[in-house]
Amino acid sequence: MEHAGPRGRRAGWKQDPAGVQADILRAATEEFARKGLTGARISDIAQRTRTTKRMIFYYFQNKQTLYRRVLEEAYREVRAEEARLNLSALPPLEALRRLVAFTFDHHRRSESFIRLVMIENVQEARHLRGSDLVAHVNQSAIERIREICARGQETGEIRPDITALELHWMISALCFFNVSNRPTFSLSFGPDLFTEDAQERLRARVAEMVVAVARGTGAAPTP
Amino acid sequence: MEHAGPRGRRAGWKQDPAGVQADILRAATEEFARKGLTGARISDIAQRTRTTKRMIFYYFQNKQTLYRRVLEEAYREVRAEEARLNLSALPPLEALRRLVAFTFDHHRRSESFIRLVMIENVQEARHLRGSDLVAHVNQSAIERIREICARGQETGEIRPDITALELHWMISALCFFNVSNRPTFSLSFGPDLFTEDAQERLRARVAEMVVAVARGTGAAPTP
Amino acid sequence: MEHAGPRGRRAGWKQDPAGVQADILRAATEEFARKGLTGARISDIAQRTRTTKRMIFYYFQNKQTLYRRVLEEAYREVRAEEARLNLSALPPLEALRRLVAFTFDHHRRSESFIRLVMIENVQEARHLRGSDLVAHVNQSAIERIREICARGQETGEIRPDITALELHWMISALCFFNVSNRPTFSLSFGPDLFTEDAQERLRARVAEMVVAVARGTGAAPTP
Amino acid sequence: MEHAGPRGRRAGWKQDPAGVQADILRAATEEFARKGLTGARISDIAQRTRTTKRMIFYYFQNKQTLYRRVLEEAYREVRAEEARLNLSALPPLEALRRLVAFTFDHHRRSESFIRLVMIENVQEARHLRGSDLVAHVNQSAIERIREICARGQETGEIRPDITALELHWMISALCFFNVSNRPTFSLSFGPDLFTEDAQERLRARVAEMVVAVARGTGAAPTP
DNA sequence: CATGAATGAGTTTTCATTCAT
DNA sequence: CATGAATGAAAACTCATTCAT
Repeated sequence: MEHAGPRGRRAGWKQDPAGVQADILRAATEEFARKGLTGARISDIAQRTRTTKRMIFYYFQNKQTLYRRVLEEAYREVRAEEARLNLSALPPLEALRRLVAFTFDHHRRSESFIRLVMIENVQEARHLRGSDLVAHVNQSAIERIREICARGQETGEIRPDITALELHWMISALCFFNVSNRPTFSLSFGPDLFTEDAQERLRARVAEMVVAVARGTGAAPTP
Repeated sequence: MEHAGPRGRRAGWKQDPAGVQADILRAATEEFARKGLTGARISDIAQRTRTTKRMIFYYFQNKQTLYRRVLEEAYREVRAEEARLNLSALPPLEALRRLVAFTFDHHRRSESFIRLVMIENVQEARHLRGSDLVAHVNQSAIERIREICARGQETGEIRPDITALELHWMISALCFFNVSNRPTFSLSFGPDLFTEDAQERLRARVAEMVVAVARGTGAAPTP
Repeated sequence: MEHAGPRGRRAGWKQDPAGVQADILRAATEEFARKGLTGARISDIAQRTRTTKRMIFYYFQNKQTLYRRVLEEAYREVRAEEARLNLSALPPLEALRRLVAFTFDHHRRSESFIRLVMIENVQEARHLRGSDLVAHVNQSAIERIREICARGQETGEIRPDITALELHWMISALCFFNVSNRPTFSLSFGPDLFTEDAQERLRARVAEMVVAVARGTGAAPTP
Repeated sequence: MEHAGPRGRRAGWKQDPAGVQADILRAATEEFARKGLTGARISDIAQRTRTTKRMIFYYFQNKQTLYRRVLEEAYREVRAEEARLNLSALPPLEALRRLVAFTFDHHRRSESFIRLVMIENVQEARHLRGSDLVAHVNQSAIERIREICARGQETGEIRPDITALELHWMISALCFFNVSNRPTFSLSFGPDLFTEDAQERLRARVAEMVVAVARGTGAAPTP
């Protein structure tokens, strides 16, 4: 590839704006996810790139805009992956179980995304406010559950006094925390809960819990 | 503003080292909790203070040390509050319910602490590693549950195939997420889940879930 | 914004070199007149244009050259307008009155030009030095007055101890300042002097002053 | 002075905040007056100083603030100088003559000030708008003339249909232009009008003109 | 013990300009 | 002839930290 044409262009990247931009976004995602908005250094991002610091400003204007784009891209990706999930064919509780399992695994695979969300939360979601992407992603997530609930409540498999939002909150909490708080958690209690076996076990437990609360057959609610 | 002209020191504070230090720690906690280690600015901390930037270095050497002191202080406070909880007098499941309710409320009241823990997680618990305070706090937390489990498993009220660590993980996840991810969550789904009523409802649900999974009477575990 | 994504070129302009150049000059004049040589930004000029930054360099080599072209164009325009003035038919003092009135109005209409001259003065006329256009414009201006003076001094209507240069200096000062210093002047004293009525009044006053000093019948010169 | 104390402090400047600030202001005035806000370079200012670039930001926060302070200081100085002028003891027309002569000379001596005002005018007085100093300086200028007018109109020496503001406008125009437009003017017409002799002559002419227009004995106003 | 003054070493950002078809 | 992509060099500004009583 060194000699791509008669005049020997440099490295096969030049004149590929989209490629360069994607390259920058990838590097920026890593850096921001690891160090946060203020902690990340544009020059460090540049070094993880096939381009220069200057090009980052060329394509993304400034640090904040780049950060925003990284956030948006992360959400977009998550949405794309989640879209593949097809639950409507399964019976309600089974669908719920699948959803939990999927979310659990998916969050584990999306550490950068989880970290970016954490960082946004520390900053009180300041940078997400402008974007309407978030709404989209999350709306589709809630819609999926709503559909399951509707079916389950129709057949009586799911209790009537629970909402899709509540279920989403529970699933999110358990699957998110598992990734987000792993560092402090395993510092306190050792790595036992994060082995592959333990994680599978946890995933089953989470599914069990969510299904239990959805059915309403657990402990009688505190009066 | 670095240089602010001849400074009119507020009277009545001079020569109160302990007071000044406490004042700095309070201001630093707010700033670090809101902006993270790199995001917080020493000069901003100084401005929330009755002293100057210089004094921060005088008493705390440097930013990292100050941050570590803030972390430690936060953990110390949490431990102090949790120590008040007395569960051994209650029957196991009742104790569990109380513990969940307490944790849920306590986390809500300790936003700064939650945020500092998030920040530490983003940084892979780097600054907590040195400190033995974490161990203390968490060890006592786990101990409490272990005691409940032991009693409950003795009587059969709690299933044998669940560990205190798992229960702690679940309780933590649900109560922590409720505070930590509130900004992005309410941005996505509106503030409905965070009204006083909704929160009480969630607290009950969480207790229910945890008790259900502890008893093992929920859905049959996925085989 | 340096990079603005795939650019949707407006149709109907392509391949009209003269039109594009004129467009650039127009935009550049506005920008330079408002911000000065260093204050103006090539990218801002480009944005006020139907072309791109690149084309500015293509047609004008660099910023300085563009600035010089703007200056020259401005002078050329002024000269064209002034050429229409025909004073030799009027009696000397009447001609002077007409000249003042014309200059007063003309300067008011030529704000960009006035501002460019100010900018040149701040820069000690650095960019005008090379150009011979200035000489042309000003030479013809002075020539006009010289002719009036000659006639007036012949008949005794204009005192002998005054030069065309002095009269030009006076007329210029009053008419130039009226436009150049309007921002600070009206900031200090309000807009009263710049209403249409007040300006007409001022124009009359200026004519009166200039005629008075030309005749030499004013106050006795300080001995 | 190399050894000012037993420990030999560096150069006799340190620990003299007011001195350092004054030093910076002086250097900044020169640079801004010569190159404008955007043309001036903080590092060039620093080099004309006994301190460093860093100290400029320490004391003045940023370029704009420094520029504003320079403007304010320039106005303050002008005000201080003008305050020394005492005209109320002279008969009205004599006072007017003195005022013109003073203004003419004063403007010549205050080139930096004149240039800063020009620069502000190019920028449409944007930076002066915030400051209330301008109002003060100019108000006192107008007050002085108003007092002369009142006395002159009382005795009939000054015509009733002229205002202090108009007179101020005329005096300013002629004295300001003399300094502000010298570069382009002498480029066009040579340096003849700016020799010491010619300037004295011009000063007399200006006084004459202003007095003439004030008395109203010049040419009859165009009907 | 306490503190006002000062600062080195980055970091982001800007700007006119050139490369390469 | 015309143009989209790229860029080096310098500018403004920031930040934790130390100097020097």
